[in-house]
Amino acid sequence: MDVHPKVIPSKVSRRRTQVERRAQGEKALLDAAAELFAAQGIVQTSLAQIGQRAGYSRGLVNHHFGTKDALIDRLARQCQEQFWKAFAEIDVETGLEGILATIDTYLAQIVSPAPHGRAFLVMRAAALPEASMAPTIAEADERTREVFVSWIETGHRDGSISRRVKAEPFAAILLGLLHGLAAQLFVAPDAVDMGALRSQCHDVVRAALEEREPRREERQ
Amino acid sequence: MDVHPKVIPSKVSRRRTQVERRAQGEKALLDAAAELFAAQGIVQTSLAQIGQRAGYSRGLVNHHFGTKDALIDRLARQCQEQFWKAFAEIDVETGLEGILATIDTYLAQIVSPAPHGRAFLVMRAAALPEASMAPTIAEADERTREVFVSWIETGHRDGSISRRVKAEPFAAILLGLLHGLAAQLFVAPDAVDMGALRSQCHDVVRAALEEREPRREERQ
DNA sequence: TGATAGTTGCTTGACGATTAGCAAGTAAGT
DNA sequence: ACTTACTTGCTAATCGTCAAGCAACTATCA
Repeated sequence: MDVHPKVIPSKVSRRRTQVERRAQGEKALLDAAAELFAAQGIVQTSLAQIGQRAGYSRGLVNHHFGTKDALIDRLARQCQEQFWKAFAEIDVETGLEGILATIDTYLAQIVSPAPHGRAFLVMRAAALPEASMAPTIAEADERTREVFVSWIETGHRDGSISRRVKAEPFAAILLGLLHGLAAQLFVAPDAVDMGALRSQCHDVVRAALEEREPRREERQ
Repeated sequence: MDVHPKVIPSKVSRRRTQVERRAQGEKALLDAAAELFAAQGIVQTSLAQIGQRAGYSRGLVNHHFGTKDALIDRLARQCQEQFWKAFAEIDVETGLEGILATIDTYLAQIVSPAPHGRAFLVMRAAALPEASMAPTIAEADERTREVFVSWIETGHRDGSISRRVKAEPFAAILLGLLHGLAAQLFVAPDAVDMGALRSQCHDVVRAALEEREPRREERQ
């Protein structure tokens, strides 16, 4: 694993204030951690690697964040913010369009060259059996489900989403679908065609959400 | 974490053959590993803990499997077999019913008291950034998607599934949905109601798969 | 403006704890 | 007796954490 500093931050350029120094160091550490976590996992990444990659020493993580767990928690929240920021910029007419746009936004974050999306996936996966991370991740899930719930209720009001659709369980299904898809893409990026996936995804969600005509024959 | 042996295998009972001894030891180790992985994760579980939990010594894992990675790979395949065995027992009429039954079977494995389902989830999650496990997991995903593909094609033939549904991308979506749902249940078992989830899951899949009447009005 | 003392960011050395793997030994089955 | 299952002592390596020290920045005063 390449652990060397990608770009040496402009530390040599000019006289910086203390707040600038601190902010630059902290950002460099978080970026380095995101890249390394995304590439090789959390436990496989040592604090020394993070410091080196960021262009600093091994001790800086402890100086800034205290412990490794604190860094992880901080980074998880920051990565999650990226998602919400992107979600918040969605501007569409109907609830159904909101859901579809959110799906696209999520997938775009995952395949983005910026490591934050994938780093969040890795941290989310690592949280499964780890008590220390579970609360943060559970809270993130909760908030993301609420985004979906809100779109569904909007759709109920504007008529783009059938009232038969129950908001909470459907939000859980949708979030699960996205996380699960992302996980498959992660371990085997070429196993499924991204374009077909996105289009089929839209079809499925549309079919599930839109008002349906009563079917001619009812199966058993 | 409680690491003590759950049930001492009947080693004292009777004179066993060598093959019985080997099989018992191996099974005890794999069971212990599954329980510990499911409860506290892979890297957090040491070989010594596995041996102790199985009622043996620290060194037995190395003796039987050589390395920790070999044990993990072996266990991942075994857990995956549990899923496929359960899938293979599904006996229904139509392709659509096959899909729905597969969903129920999957969810049942996850909430089962036996640790293999959750252990597989944990191993799958750990494989995200880990090159050594990714191929095994990617292969497992591939085979599971094929189960879905096969049901979808059955449904195409018997008319229970619309021909508009493309098998491969839909299989990926379905697998993602299940894995993602399971992951949510893992970190926050009480966040969503299991019954409502299952029922909504069926609704979504039904809506996506069944032939639809042409809608009265087409939205933009 | 320029020197100096104080504050804060950052580095380095060291410690304690943990762990996977192996080699040599013991016990159980044939 | 002899093979095979299993145990135990050992080693080398890794890593998180912290205390002490060094370097960069800031404020004060001449």
